[in-house]
Amino acid sequence: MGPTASGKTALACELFDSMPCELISVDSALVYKDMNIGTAKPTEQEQAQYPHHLIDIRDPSEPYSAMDFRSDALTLMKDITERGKVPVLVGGTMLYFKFLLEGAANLPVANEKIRTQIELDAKDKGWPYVHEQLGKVDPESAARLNPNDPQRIQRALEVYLISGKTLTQHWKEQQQEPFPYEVTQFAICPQDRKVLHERIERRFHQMLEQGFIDEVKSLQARGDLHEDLPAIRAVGYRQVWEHLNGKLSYDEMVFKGVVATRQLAKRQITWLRSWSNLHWLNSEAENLAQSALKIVESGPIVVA
RNA sequence: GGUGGGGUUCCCGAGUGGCCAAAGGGAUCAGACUGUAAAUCUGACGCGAAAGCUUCGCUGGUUCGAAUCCAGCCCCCACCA
Repeated sequence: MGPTASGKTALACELFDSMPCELISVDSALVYKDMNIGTAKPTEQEQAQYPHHLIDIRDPSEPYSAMDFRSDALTLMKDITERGKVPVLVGGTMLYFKFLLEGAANLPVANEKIRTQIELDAKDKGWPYVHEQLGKVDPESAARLNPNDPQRIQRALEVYLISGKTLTQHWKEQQQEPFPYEVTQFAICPQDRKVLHERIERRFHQMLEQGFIDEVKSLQARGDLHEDLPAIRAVGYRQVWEHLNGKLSYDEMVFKGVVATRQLAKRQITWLRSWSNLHWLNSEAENLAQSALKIVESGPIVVA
C-alpha cells in the first residue's frame, strides 16, 4: 500500500522476482481498459513479465465497486493459494483494502435509477433538503452525515429506498467475518513529503509527454462516456477532459492535475497513518524487496 | 521625459477612516471515510497556550484612531513622447 507515485509497482515487481507469488492490483482506476497513461498502469511489456490481476477488467463506462473488488480479490486469493503461491496485493485504493480485510454490511447494490431520482431532487431542492428527508427515515445516518455531502447522503437514502431498511439497521446486522489469511502489510512512501510532491509533478509531465491528452481524446471520441462516470472522474482524466472541453486552459489543466494528484496522495497517507500492523518502507531506500522479505520471514502478522 | 492605472497576509483578489489579522477563491496542512473512494466531505491556515504582539511597497505626516487621508520616495503595467 502507499500513496500514488511512491513506487508500489516497482516494489511489487521485485517481489515477484524473488518469491513464488501472483500480483493482484488494488486500484480503482487500473481496472479500466483504455486508461493506461493517466493511471500509470504497468505497460504491456511490464505486464507480460509481471502479470497483474484485476487490471483492465472493466470498460470505462462500467462502474466497479469496493464490494466487487472484495469478491474478486477473495476468489483470486483462493485460486493463487491453491496453486501454492502467495497472493501479493499492491495498490493505493485504501477502501478496497479495508473492505477486503474487514468486510462490509450486506447492502443493496447501487441503482442508477434511484440515484438519478435523488439527484434530480437535490438539483431541485438542494442537498440539505435531501439530507432532511434522510433524517426522517434514518436519523442516525443523517446526524452522522454533513448536509453538504452529496455522495453519502445519496447512498444512505438509496439503501433505504431499495431495501426498505436503513443503513444504520444494516450496520447493526453486519456480521464480523474473520479474514481467512495471514497477512503482512507494508506501506511504501518517501519520508519527506516534498519528495513525493516532486515525483508526482515529474510523473504528470511524463504522462503528458507520453500522449495522455490523446488517450483522453479517444475516450471522448467514443461519445458514450461522460464526466460523471467514476472512470472519467479519476485524477488527471477529469482535468484533461475539461481541458478538451475548453473549460480549462492547458496550463490550468496541468496545475489542477498535479494538485489533484497531490491531494489524492495526502488522503491515501491519512488512511495509512492510522492503519494497524503496518510496516513502513521508505521509497528512497535501497533493496526494498529484500527488506520486505526479511520482515515476511520474521513472521506474518495475524489480522484479528 | 509626460499622462493614467497599480503595489494587500504563500498565490489570485476584495477592502477607501473605527465593526480589519483584513471578504472570497486557490495552494498547503490536518482529519473523516461501510457497494461512486483517483470519489465525497470537514477543520486549520500572520505569530502566540493566552493576555497580547507584528502586518496591507518604503519613509514621514494628519487623526483619539489609517490597509484606507496627505507628502516624498521606490517598483510594476498601459498609453503618449
